[in-house]
Amino acid sequence: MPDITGDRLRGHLDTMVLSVLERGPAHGLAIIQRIESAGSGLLHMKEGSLYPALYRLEGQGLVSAEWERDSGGRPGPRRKLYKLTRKGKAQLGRGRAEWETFVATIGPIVGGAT
Amino acid sequence: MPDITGDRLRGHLDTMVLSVLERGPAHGLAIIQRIESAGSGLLHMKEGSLYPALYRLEGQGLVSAEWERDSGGRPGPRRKLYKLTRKGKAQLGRGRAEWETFVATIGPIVGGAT
DNA sequence: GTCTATATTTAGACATGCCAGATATCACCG
DNA sequence: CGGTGATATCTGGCATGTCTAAATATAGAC
Repeated sequence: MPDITGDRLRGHLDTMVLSVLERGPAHGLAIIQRIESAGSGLLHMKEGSLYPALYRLEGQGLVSAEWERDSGGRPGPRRKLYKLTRKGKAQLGRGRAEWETFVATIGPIVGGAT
Repeated sequence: MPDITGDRLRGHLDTMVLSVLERGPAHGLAIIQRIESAGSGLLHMKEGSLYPALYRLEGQGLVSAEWERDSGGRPGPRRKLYKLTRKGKAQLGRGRAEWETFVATIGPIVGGAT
């Protein structure tokens, strides 16, 4: 089973990030882990893809970012927690509708329906 | 209902072209028309997207191209007919499988399934 | 000839996911 | 204290493919 490569994620990645944040706030690498663990081993998102996407979303007011206060006994630097904003939730709804439209439109064409 | 923008077509357009060619040979603009008419008004493929895609597919041996002999009483220049090759048919099968994998993988994430 | 419709071609812009490395922080252990 | 390893974020530059927009060309209608 071939991996899902970058081109195919275009335009969907933002909605994916919003969607996994609906489960609760998370920092960058945790978002990657959520997505990858939901991807049956076919998805491999890299930091270089995620962080720019998060900055995009933050710039649009769809997520908010906040540094964690302490590191809680964990090795490594502080983490930046991202949360869905109200605006982000609304956009997530639109993103889901767009996904449904996308699948309903492209699917029959790819599938060979007239 | 928002249009399906270019980014979201990335990686799927080739399979879409192969799929509509399965119905029979067609020239460039006819391919666009087939796709747009199947797209419920949400898809707007431009020549600048299609022709490079066709050259790509031709270079990979997935389609073959041939100039029409005469213009059959129609205004305008001669048209280049594209056909699916045997290799293209095989690739179409793979592309369909990849589409199914893509939908089955991304769908649950966008949809909010854990 | 001129106009119009059809058709292909192409240069450049742009967005965004990827690669690869840099940087930083903290626990642990000696 | 200093080294090591794990975690985490950030960043510059690249690759790719779709879009914009215009150029070019051909043939029928009048």
